[in-house]
Parts: sequence; C-alpha cells; structure tokens
Amino acid sequence: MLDIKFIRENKEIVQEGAKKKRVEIDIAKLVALDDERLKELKEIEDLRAEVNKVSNDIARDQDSALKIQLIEEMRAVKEEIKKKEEKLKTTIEEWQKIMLKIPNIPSVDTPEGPDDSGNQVLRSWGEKPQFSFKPKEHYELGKALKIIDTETAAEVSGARFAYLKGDLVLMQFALLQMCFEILTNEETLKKIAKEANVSIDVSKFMPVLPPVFVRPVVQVKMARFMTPEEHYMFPNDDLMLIGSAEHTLGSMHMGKIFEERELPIRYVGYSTAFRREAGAAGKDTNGILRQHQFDKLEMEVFSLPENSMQEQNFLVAIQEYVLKTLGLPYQVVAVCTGDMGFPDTRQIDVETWMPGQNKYRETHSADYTGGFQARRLNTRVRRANGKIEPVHMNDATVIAIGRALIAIIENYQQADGSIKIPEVLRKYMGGKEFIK
RNA sequence: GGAGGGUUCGCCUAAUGGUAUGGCACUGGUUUCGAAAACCAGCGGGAGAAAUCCCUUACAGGUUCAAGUCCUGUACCCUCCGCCA
Repeated sequence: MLDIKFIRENKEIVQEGAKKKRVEIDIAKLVALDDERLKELKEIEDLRAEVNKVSNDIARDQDSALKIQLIEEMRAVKEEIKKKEEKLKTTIEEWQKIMLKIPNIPSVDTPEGPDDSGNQVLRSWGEKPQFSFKPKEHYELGKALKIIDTETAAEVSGARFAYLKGDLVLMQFALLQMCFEILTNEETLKKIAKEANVSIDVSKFMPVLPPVFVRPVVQVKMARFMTPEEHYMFPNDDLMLIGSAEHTLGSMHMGKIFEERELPIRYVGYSTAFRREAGAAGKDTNGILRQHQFDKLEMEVFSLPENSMQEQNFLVAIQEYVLKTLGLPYQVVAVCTGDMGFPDTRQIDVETWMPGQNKYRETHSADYTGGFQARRLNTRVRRANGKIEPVHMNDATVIAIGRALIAIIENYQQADGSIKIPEVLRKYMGGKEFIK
C-alpha cells in the first residue's frame, strides 16, 4: 500500500506507475473518497471530544438536575456519532478497496515493457559448457538415473508432483548446507559485499524455519493475495498454504516498531512452497521445473529506507555468489514494468543456463518492495530523531531447490548419462564424484 | 477434541464503572578526566506549524453520559486430560 498523503501529492507519478505496470486505477475517485473520509472523520472526532468532555463534567458535577440534563444531551450526541460512524465505515471500505488495488511504483531504473519480452539483461557470468553430444533435459537424465520419478507421483498425487530419490535428495541437503554456511559466515558476506561494491554493514542472517500455513488476512497485508486462485486454500480453517517462505517471513513483525539501531534485520528461511500453477496449463509439464510443491531457501531483510536499494544489490550479489560457487552460468535480468510483481518497486531476476533446454531459465528473484508491504503490515522504524516511518523490505531467493537441481543435472551431465557432482558439494555427499 | 486459567508499554506492574499507575530497561541532558552513581527530562499510535484533539488495556461487537473493569463472540498463550510423530 502506498501512503495516501503521497498519493494525494503525487497523483501523476502514481497514475503513471500503475500504467507502466499495466494496472488500471482511478486516482480522482480515490482522492474524492479521501476528502469525504477526512471530513467525516473530523466531524466524528469533534463529537467524541464533546462527549469526553461532558462525561468528565458529569463525573464531577454535584447538581443532579443538571446531570440528568447533560446525560440526556449526550444520549442524543451518541446517536449522531453512531450514524456518522456507519457512514464513515462505508466510505473507508470503498476507500480501502481502491487503495489495495494501487500497485507500488516502479523504480526509475526499471525498464519499461508490456511483459517478459521487455526484461533487460544487466550482465552475465560463466562459460556455457560445451558438449561433444546433444545435451539432454533434466527429466530424461533424472528418469534414466532413477533419481526423478514423476510417473509414480502422478499416480499418487497428480501432475506437477515428483519423487526425488537417492543422490539427488542428498544433493538437496548438500545445497542447503552450502548456502547456510555462506549466509551465516560474516567474512564471506563481507567479501561478497566488497566485490559487489555494496557499501552497507553486512551481518549474518538468522536462520528460520517458518510455518507453511498463513492466514489469508496476513497474505493480503503481504500484497500476495492478488491472485487467490494460485494458492491452496483451506476455508474450513481460515488458512492457506504459502507460495514462498517470504509470506511468513515478511509478516513476522506485523505491528512492530523497530528502533533505528536494530536494523537491518536479515533472515534466511527454509520452507516448502506450494503453488497451484493455475493458468500455467501445458507450460513446462515435464520434470520438476514447475511443481506444485518445491523447497526453497529465501532471504528476507528489513532495513532503513536509505539503505534498502543497496540491500537489494547485496542480495543479488549473494545469489550470484551461490551460482558462481556452483559453477553455473547465469545472467542477471532487470524485470520490466509489465512483468514485475505488484508490490515491487524494483525486481531483479537471475536466470541460470539450462543446456538441455538451450536457454536461460529463472532460478532466482529479488523483490524490493520499499515500504509498500511494510505499510500494510504496519512494520515500522523509529528513527533517531523520533520520527516513525515504514521499514523497507527486501525478499530474495537464495536457492530454489528444484530448479537448482535441474541446472546442475543439465550443466554437469556426461556423455554416459551420469552427472558429475560439483566439487563444492562433494564434502556433503560422502566425497562422491558422480551420480550414476 | 474436552476442562480450567490468562492477555494492560520491550519486561514487570497498578487501577470501588469516573477517563490508563508505578518500577526496570532504553534515549537525551546535567555532573565527571572518563565511567558508575545521582539528578532532570522523554519514553503506545495518529492528525497538526502549534495550541490542542482523537485513538490505544489481544481482536470484534454490545450495555452505559462514561468500560482495562460488566455482557457476547473470536484469536492467541498456559495448565491438565485425550490423541499423536
């Protein structure tokens, strides 16, 4: 949610931002409603002030005749307040409906475009591996090696589920181990920040295992409830499954006011993500690229507004470091206005090279939402000068297991169909060199 | 799932239905060579240039001129029972 004051003072910017994001909004109507809201609020507050004052008089007053008269009067005033409150409630409801539909404004360096065709490659890293044979896709290799079984999963659970088996399972935990070591080592983080030219204080990340269920009202505050049909809903329990650890990490500090010196706060959370993939019918149906269920390690950072853009750069640098460590070629992409998330002001994706598909595929995302989510969550910071404002929030993938495994399988495949295990992972896998 | 108890500032805590108390911690200041101690001030949120006003005792309603306090519902926490990895 944007600040209503900001909206009132920057109508054109807000309108233009929404247009770039391909979202339709009616600012004029919102402002008119807001005028109404403020007027009604003022009237009610004045009446309340009167009641408060007179009630005090009643408590003090000795003259019982006067008392009875005042009580009579206040009864009438109370009726009036009630009526006005009814009206205000309707006004606020309508006001809120529009407010929730106003997207965050794209940063100035966000490229403009209608959809993912407008995304801009910022840089790329790594040599694409050369093969003396035609590289295969992950699901062919995975099936032959008996480490990915989608057929059994289809019978048991349906499409877009999989059994991961054997060494691939060990590799998942190896990846997690490796990433946790990076994110909890201050020296490594300092090195990453320095190389990326990021000038913020780095500290360790606090590891978290968050709940995978979330209340829908909280999801609304995270601005991740724009498309309810993409989530698994449990109406009997008023719960839904999270689509990312972000949803229960970002909401950890609802209603909290941080002191300036407490920030930044950095979390790394591990959870399973659940997605219905509604509207993705027929897309990426083979293998484990697009699953209803996958595990993911996610970073969530609460920071001061002036540091938060740097913070996003830091998070992207970490993503790049992870991929470099694994020896996987990638490109960093500035996601354009028409493709970026509703609450994002700047979105950076990292796409990793997938030789089997002969293209880059999204493996990481870094969402900078500014104070947009924080305003809805009411997560704020008290500055040194006493002023209170929303914190800024960043959320970014460390590693999405399914897609990382695909990248490793396809990049490290051998002529005989085996998979060479990246050296950095071997120490977590009993020293093994190949999956075969 | 059943029974009972609870929820007031970061922590603790007070409040015959009469308009949220005090302490600790914290922040700033005085003092000090510096610190500790002591003393002074601030310390739930919002609007406002300010005066001031409104809101705030888990949340949502209700009764009342007036609700932390009475009533109803919900959430969460604790204890015990049941079930359970």
